[in-house]
Amino acid sequence: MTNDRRRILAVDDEEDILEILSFNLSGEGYKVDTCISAEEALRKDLSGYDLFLLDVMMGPISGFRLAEKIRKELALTTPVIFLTARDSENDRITGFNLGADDYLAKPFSIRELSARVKAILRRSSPEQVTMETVAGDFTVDTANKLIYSEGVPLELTRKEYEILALFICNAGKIFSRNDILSKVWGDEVIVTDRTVDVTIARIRKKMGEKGNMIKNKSGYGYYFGD
Amino acid sequence: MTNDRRRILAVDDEEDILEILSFNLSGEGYKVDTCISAEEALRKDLSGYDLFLLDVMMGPISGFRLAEKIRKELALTTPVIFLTARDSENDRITGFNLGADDYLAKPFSIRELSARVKAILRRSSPEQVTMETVAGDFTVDTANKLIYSEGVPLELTRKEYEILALFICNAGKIFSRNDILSKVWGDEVIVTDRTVDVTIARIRKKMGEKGNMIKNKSGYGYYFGD
DNA sequence: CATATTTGTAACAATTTTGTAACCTGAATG
DNA sequence: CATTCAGGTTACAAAATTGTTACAAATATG
Repeated sequence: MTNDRRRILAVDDEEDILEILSFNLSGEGYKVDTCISAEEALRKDLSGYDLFLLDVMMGPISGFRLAEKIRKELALTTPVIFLTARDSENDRITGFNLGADDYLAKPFSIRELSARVKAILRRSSPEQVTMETVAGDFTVDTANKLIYSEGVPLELTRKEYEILALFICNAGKIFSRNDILSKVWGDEVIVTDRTVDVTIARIRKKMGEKGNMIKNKSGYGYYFGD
Repeated sequence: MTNDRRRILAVDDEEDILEILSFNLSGEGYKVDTCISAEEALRKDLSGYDLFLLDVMMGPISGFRLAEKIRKELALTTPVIFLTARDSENDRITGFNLGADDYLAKPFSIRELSARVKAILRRSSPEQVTMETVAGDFTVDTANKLIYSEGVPLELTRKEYEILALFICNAGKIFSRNDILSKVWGDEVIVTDRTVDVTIARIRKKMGEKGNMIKNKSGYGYYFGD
């Protein structure tokens, strides 16, 4: 997957929270660094992170102010999720002006946390300008979200593109319906697994005669191959 | 369905709640067991479940304490969803440390329930592992559910694959029909033991000349070897 | 806000897999 | 020998899985 070990920086003045964040997100495969204060965070090189988790209420420099510095002084567009106990309109407004990508009100559940993190990171995928070419004259252009079949671009919708890209980039590997749902739809969204079948039918149709390159292994799932 | 019949254990001291949970989740295709107390739950073999739904407020042993035992004493990483009427900071914190995967505040809607259950089970499923190579030019690829004979993949169905994988990974070991039924079909499914013979005949045929590598020791069972 | 696209679901059809019964073989039993 | 028993095979039916279509719901677009 696109997951090249995404890096997350969590800043909170409560040791407990930092540990919870670190433990759980590490378990999900992220590389997590923590800071006990905004000051400590500002002494680090913040350019290498893919996401910031900032507590709003912290010592002398609040999460809002820290985000402001990150955005304006450091000119980073890295996504930010604020952790906050408060839930007032004002907080929200301030947060949005600083470009908050999401809020997580404490207390939050682990599931809630990782779902949002995953969603945000997926949305803001780094999009390397890579071009991966694979079996059977299929080319995936991840930068432009295009898949070429023998040089001709397929007219795929978003979900269709993501599934086919997943398949082509992992040719031969079997994906169960759940794998696909989790990677393409994400864990927050709840849809029937038959949705996968229908979407794949649509992709196959758009692929024309090449459609049979998406194989199904009964009882296990789908995969791409000759 | 791809659902390998996920098993859920619901523990709550209210009979009504248990019935609601059981009825609705069964209807969604899950196998649901229920316990009216933590003590009762602890008397069961808890290792076979895919998810625990635990009421927080119960008799002498609370849901939190039960989860703690499950995690620490039984060393299970099975996901847990707490059912709770309370929603205070303390509850949440306690839950975190025990690795709660989610909370569901009573009263909850059926839709909410099944959405969360589904999401949790989906995310906790992936277990793509290794490649095991074994005797007589046979290779088992457990990730893609493929078995290669001299480098050429066999076209096996689910049951066929599981039986042959079992044999190859335990070459030389004799499996009675009951062993095979238990491991491949599971203990709840009831099928004739002649079904095993038929399935093995099918595997042998697909293996071609190598088919005779599945041996039978009359009166005892089948095994794999030269 | 009206219109076009995309996405999700349900229903039904087609296909594949699985289970059973019946029949066949050969060795062991008596 | 005839008989029994275990296992091999085959053909067919039942069940499960997948493919497809049509339509409703949700989103995006102008």
